Amino acid sequence: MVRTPILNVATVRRLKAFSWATDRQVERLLSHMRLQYVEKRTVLFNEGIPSDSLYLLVSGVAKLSLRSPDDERVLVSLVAPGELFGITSLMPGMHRAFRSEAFSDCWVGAVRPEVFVTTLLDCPFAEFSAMMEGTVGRWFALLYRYTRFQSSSLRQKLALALLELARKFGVRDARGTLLILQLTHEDLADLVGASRQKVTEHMKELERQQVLLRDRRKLIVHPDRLRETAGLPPDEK
Amino acid sequence: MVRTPILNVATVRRLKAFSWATDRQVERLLSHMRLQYVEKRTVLFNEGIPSDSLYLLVSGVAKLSLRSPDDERVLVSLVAPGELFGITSLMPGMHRAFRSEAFSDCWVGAVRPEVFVTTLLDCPFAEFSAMMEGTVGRWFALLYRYTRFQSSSLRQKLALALLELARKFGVRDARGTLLILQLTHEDLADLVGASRQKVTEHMKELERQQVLLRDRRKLIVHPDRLRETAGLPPDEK
DNA sequence: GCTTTTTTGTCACCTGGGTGACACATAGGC
DNA sequence: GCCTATGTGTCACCCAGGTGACAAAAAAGC
Repeated sequence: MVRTPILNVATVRRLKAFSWATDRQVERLLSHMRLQYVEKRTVLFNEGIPSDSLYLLVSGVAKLSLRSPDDERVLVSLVAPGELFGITSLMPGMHRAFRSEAFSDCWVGAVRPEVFVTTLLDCPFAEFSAMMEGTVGRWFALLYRYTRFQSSSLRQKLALALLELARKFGVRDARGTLLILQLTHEDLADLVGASRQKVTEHMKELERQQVLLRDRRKLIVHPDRLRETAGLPPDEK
Repeated sequence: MVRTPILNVATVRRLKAFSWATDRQVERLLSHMRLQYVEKRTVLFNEGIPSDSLYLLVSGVAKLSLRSPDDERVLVSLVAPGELFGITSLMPGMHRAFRSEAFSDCWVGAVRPEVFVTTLLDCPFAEFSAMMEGTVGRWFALLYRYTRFQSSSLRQKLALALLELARKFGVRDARGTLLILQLTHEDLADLVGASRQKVTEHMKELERQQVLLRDRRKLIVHPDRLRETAGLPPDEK
């Protein structure tokens, strides 16, 4: 039998994530925290599901991972005791970006993100979370792209990068989504970390496959087909 | 001569980043915003310098980039009009992670992060920013690693990954930093996106070069030498 | 318009790292 | 302690993508 760890105010306040909080705040937070034991290899949450809890790793090691297009697992990060994880729950309507599972036997504390924010910061959750989206949302999107890059071919990386550009700089057009941006193959190469020559080759090929087309130096892309070549699931919107 | 754009409350509230704010808040924020014109190719801030302003891209396109070990530029992201950037300023004592320069001629608005937070969220900046560090700090560290990965050899990626592990799971030891974690080469391979075999080869090589050593299945690393093989500047602490 | 510079397209060739295969070492399970 | 499963070390071989080089096409100066 495993003994439940003691989670008292003094212990928690020693953690970097809470060092600035008052005793009262930590106390209140702990009273709302559900402590659970998670056995090695058990999945705590899967990527894609709604994100409604914030977790504190009390002991053990947790693992964040991702399923790549060719069905391999990318290990994104290992979580150390004292760290908060499941952070997508702080942004409105976000789904889990990674799968989380116990890398070793763990004790994990779960709180509702609203409780976490209102207890520690004393400001409405909705506003805090909208603010997060407007600021660190960018980091998150980048992290998303870069973790996918990890196990992708150059063609897939290009598709991923073009999708991001389409989201930011695209305007709808009879023929697809027009990128209002003059990008050279060199720029794209820098963006995906490849050589200019290979980018040229792959762009030609993507044109041949009607995934995109060019009108002078403007690109018109077809997001659905890009998602397909990037190995992403079809857009569910 | 370039005409100064009109930045009124209605315009700003149309931006996603501010859609949830009240007129009063936006008005107050704008009164504290210094608007500036930035010519194409001009550097707004460089990586490594203290982070004391938050920026709003009003028009044009900005570019975030990074200098890799072998002195190449990695294009991390392009910023679209209406987006906030320079987000490290929201975390305490952070330095710029990326260089930002104008990709085309831009109009940029700058605010002090304290003003931004207190105006929109009405909570003390110090607490907000400590909270950011404890939560999204993880994302940021990951993004940092992944962007460096972009232009690194397998050896460098391994060094980078081991450094991160040392920071999280390392304890000082007479011979270096001991990782209190049983990691197989397979785990490391998943972490850096490589094959198990090559990881074995490089780990042997790193042992031979005295960058790390093994005691049974525990790793003892030498952070300074790891930084060196990763192509990072020496630790300035 | 004509000239200069920047971008694109396409080679041939090289190399880092993936793959499969297999021997050996180590560590749990019982 | 023995047996099985899991991890490590090392091959030989292959391929995606890097490099250098150069011609053709587009843009930008003027």
